[in-house]
Amino acid sequence: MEPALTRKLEHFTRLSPEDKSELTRIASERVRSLPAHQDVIREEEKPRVVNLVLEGWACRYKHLEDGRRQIISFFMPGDLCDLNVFILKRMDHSIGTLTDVKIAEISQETLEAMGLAYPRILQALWWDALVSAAIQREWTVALGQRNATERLAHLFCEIFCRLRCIGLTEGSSCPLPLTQIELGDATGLSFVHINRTLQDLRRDGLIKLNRRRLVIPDLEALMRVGLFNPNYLHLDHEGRNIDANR
Amino acid sequence: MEPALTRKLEHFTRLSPEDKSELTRIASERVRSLPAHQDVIREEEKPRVVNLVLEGWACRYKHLEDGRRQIISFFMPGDLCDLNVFILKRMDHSIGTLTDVKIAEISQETLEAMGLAYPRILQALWWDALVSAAIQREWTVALGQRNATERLAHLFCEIFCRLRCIGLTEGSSCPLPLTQIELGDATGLSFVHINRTLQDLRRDGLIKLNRRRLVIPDLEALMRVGLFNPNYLHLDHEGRNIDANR
DNA sequence: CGAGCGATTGATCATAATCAAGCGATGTGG
DNA sequence: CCACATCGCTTGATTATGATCAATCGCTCG
Repeated sequence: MEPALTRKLEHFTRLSPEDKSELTRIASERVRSLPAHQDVIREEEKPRVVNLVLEGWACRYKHLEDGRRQIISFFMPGDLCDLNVFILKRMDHSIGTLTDVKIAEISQETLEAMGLAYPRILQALWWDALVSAAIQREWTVALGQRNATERLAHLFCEIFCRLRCIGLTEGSSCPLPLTQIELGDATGLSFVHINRTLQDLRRDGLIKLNRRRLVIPDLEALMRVGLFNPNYLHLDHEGRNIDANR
Repeated sequence: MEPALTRKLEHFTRLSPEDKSELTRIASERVRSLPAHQDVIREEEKPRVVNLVLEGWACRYKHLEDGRRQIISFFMPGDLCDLNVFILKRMDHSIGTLTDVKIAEISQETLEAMGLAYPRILQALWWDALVSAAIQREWTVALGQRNATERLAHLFCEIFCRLRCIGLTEGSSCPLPLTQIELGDATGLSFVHINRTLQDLRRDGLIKLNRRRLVIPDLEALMRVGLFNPNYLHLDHEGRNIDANR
């Protein structure tokens, strides 16, 4: 099967067979397997490669001096950390795995060569980077304005949509390999309150959640509860007109 | 005087005289003047140019359906909205002015030509884009983990540091052209609570604030209160070693 | 002068945090 | 194989932070 990154980028543009085999090549070189709950790179370290998640979930996070922790974003298969990180002298946050993970390390040289030889891929990666920035903005909105129920509902909608676009949903269900503590760290809520809010969502029939699997019986309804507007994911095939012309 | 963008980018790399005159040229073509409280571009519209703020303050913001509003980031002189916005079919948020503002519109063609002819500028702009992303992440942390006092203290430290690096502070003071409502929209707090938290900060001698001017008598102290670690601004002259070699 | 805006204050309410305890499943070492 | 520890989840009681509602005040501007 094609790597998740290919599936994701095809939501933006049609890729040629050559584009696809280049992406497959990049996703199969320098692959690392990491266990759950391990850091990929830590705050203060010098970034040396771009990491591409092939399987499993990871996250960006940051600790405050007094131990409070915020998860800043989730990385799922097909996600790539900042294209140009090399430019920075050191990381201002950490990246850690949430599940067992396979990642491909991409060097600056590989990326540059690919950008020159496959401009359509480069263009698609910029689209992906802009979408990642939009997701980060949406998290700002969620943490600033939404209450607990809305935040969880919104997060579940986002996760479901992102997984669906890389083909990892099955019907109305998707994996959700997060503990309630991790959900709390991502939404800025205590795990106790997460627990109670999840019960509310379950009681209202908006979600089912057990054994690391999330079922959303009525996505439209959950979207309404979370005031979720998917436009920020820019998945409306906007670039499908940019044809791969062969 | 050099445009703010030039001053900012020189925190990353040394620019040659040619680089600087190119930046000055770009900042003086297609300049628009806008009054306070007007939209530069609205959600759903198609982005056509990159906006560079020359003078005044603007912000990104987003409204929820029910009227709640979150300010997502501030634009000050020298700030540039996403380099590659052209790629997106429509905006997922709005940009509006906070004060009277002068902005330069930069076309995709101008940017591309500049990137080819002045690679050092392009590199510096990518650094700037990475810093903007880091600021956005830090806002996520602030809204998720910090209490009201910490959020305001942190925001003031960030604003002060950003203004200082473009030469817009005077000693321990800087402009702060924001109403308490706007501070609330940025920090996810009600304006009533902003008012009370400001009084706390004033009472503790951490800030003075009136007539749109902020004084920070002891920046170190305010940083401690806001758990502010400036590393995310990547201002430690990291690229000064990248010489302009003439 | 009156309108409107921004700042301020007081009173009350709501959301979510914190503290504490217990439960069930899993895994491990004696 | 059992005892025990750990982890994730759950529940109850209490507390705290910040929201909301309402009113007032000073200032600027038309």
